[in-house]
Amino acid sequence: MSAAKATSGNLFADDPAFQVTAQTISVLPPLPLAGPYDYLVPEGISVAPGDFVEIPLGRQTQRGVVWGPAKGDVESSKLREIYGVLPTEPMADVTRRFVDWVSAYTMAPQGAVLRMAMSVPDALEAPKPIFRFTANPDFDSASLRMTPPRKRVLEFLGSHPPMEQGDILRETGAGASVVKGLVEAGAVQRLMVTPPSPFDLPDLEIPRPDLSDEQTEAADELCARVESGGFSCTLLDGITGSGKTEVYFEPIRAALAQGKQVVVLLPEIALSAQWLQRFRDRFGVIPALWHSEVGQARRRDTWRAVADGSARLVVGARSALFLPYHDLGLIVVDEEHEHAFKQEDGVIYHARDMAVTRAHLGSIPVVLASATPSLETLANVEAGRYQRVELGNRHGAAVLPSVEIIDIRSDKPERNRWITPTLKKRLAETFANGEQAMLFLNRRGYAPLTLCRACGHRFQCPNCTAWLVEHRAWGKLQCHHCGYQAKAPDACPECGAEGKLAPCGPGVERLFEEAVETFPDIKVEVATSDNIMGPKAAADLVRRVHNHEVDLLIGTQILAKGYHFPMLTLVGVVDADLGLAGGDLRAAERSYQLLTQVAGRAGRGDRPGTVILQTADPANRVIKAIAAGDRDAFNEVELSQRMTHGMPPHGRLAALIISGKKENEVDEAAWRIGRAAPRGDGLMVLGPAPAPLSLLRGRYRRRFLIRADKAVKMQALIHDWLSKVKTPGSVRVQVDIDPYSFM
DNA sequence: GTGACCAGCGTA
DNA sequence: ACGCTGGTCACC
Repeated sequence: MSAAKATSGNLFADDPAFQVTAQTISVLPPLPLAGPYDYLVPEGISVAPGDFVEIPLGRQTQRGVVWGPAKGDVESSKLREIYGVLPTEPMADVTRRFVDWVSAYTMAPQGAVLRMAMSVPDALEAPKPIFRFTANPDFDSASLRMTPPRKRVLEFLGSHPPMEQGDILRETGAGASVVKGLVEAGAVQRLMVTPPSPFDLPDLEIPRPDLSDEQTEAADELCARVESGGFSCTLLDGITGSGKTEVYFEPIRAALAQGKQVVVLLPEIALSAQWLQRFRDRFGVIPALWHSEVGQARRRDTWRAVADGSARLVVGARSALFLPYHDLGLIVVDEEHEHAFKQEDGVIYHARDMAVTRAHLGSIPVVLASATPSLETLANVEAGRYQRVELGNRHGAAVLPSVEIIDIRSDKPERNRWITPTLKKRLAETFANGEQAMLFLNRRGYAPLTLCRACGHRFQCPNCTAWLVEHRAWGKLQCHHCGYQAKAPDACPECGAEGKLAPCGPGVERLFEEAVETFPDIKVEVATSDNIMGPKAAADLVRRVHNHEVDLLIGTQILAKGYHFPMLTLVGVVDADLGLAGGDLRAAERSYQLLTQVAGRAGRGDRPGTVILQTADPANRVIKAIAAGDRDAFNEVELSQRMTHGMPPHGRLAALIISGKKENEVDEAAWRIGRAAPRGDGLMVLGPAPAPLSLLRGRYRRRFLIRADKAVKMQALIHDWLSKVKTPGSVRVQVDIDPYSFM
């Protein structure tokens, strides 16, 4: 129906008396509009909240969700009619309330949040039907000209349930025209069936594996939460290697046994091949996967299967939280402390926190699992809002690794070398014992900075305030913030001097070079996000390490993820101070978590492990806490420091990021926003300040940081504030509630 | 998100 | 003068 027809079709369009009778509704399209738009419902169509509908919007046709009754904020003469209702399972009430809640919390438009919940436009089409064929029992075969292939097909169909054409052809060797001819003659009936779900039901009969007493107790407690129903949030707090996964498998099984769906959120889904295998061992099926690498067709099928409830088990990245679950019964957030759960662009949200809300709205339990829980979660446990289940022992014979500190100021590596003599010796011993080692350095590429020794020129990204990182393997300089790439030059672009360009500092590639020179006879491999892309590459790496095709593994933080290598007994942290600089709020916490997780890779089998931290600051409390294995002491100090500064989890933080392509416009807008900044008790506004990456992806950026007491209604405050200032469309103002990144 | 509209300017 | 590109805005 055209736009003109929709409005002028009503002869009484000008008469208000005739307009109140038409049904009006509000529809939310998955677009960053201010809110839902009002529409008319044509006679003969009935809609309910949650229905997916097709609507005219401007010159185009859009899809949206019926959000409720009309708001009435737009003249009724401007309203247009919806085109119709889509043949899809309506969006559950709890999903819509979740979208509203996330929108209100993050201050992102409702439509922007809805877009995450309807990220697969194809899924709204009616599924393509499939056809099966069966013999017609009432058919009088005397009237059919019989041929040998026809006979084979009829006999086959007579003794089998309805089949798809492909199967019939394969079984009987007949051609497609034979089946077609039989259908036309009436001897065979064609049945239209809705396609079966591509996801098998989990096998709940597989017996529980042997769990330790401690694991059993924890699993039973979590199962009890599932069985009693209702909202609960439990921290599954278990040291690395304590078998948390096996424990939370049990409440998952309990929720599945109730006929409910379960979602497990993982920070790096693409790299969890090992985890999936454990899942398959326990439940007999591979769960429905949801992450950025899942292809178009699979996405569509998964979205539908989640909506109709046939996908019972979903494992995914943070976006899996926004799938349209039919009947969700449990959420598990694994590695809950991971910062990868914080989405930093578009709608800015923390998937762990949103998971807790989603569970609350759905009155279901949520389990947060970690060996190094975030301070926020620990504070919630402390306050009694979350419950805690602890695992204090490593599974089986494994014990926690011992930690040694090397002061690189006294135990110096050679010039342009990064492995200290002590670490070198320990590596040699490890290889001599036939064991494996890992060197951890959280820096991709060859060197983080390249400079000209003749003129001092440093290679900088044209779009960002950042150095270009040399990737010698590709002969390129790369920006790690925007992806800008340039060919690595031979001469300095500034002074023209040749052969004077010097790499400064180590990256994993350079460390690899050093390792190969130092230990020519061992097999060294590098693992970073540059070469381990996707689940297949990760599974491959895991296999090679298991088969001992690798003696020394060098890598970045992707190695901190829950890998289990029994023969890995030595972990060397090349620069333990790396994450401690920068001085942002969570630098110490993040560093503690990362180093603890890395350390946790050592000694997971029956041979004890050793972790060596190379540092220039052995007195640092993060380093000391890891060496002492004293998590509680570290957290206590960290929490008390946050308390004195009113920082999370004791106070609340939000950030405003003002960005645009023209620096003067951004400055002007930031200045005006700053002039309207709110003041008050328990409130502090810092800024405008150039963001640490003041130029990012070609946009200039300024930041405000708002710190407030817990009682302050942060969103309302920011809303009032921004409504007082008008900014040009060319300048973007983003709100980041509970910021993690200070870049 | 997409299409419409307008400004700016490079080319005819 | 024309037309292309890029930025800005409305869409119920």
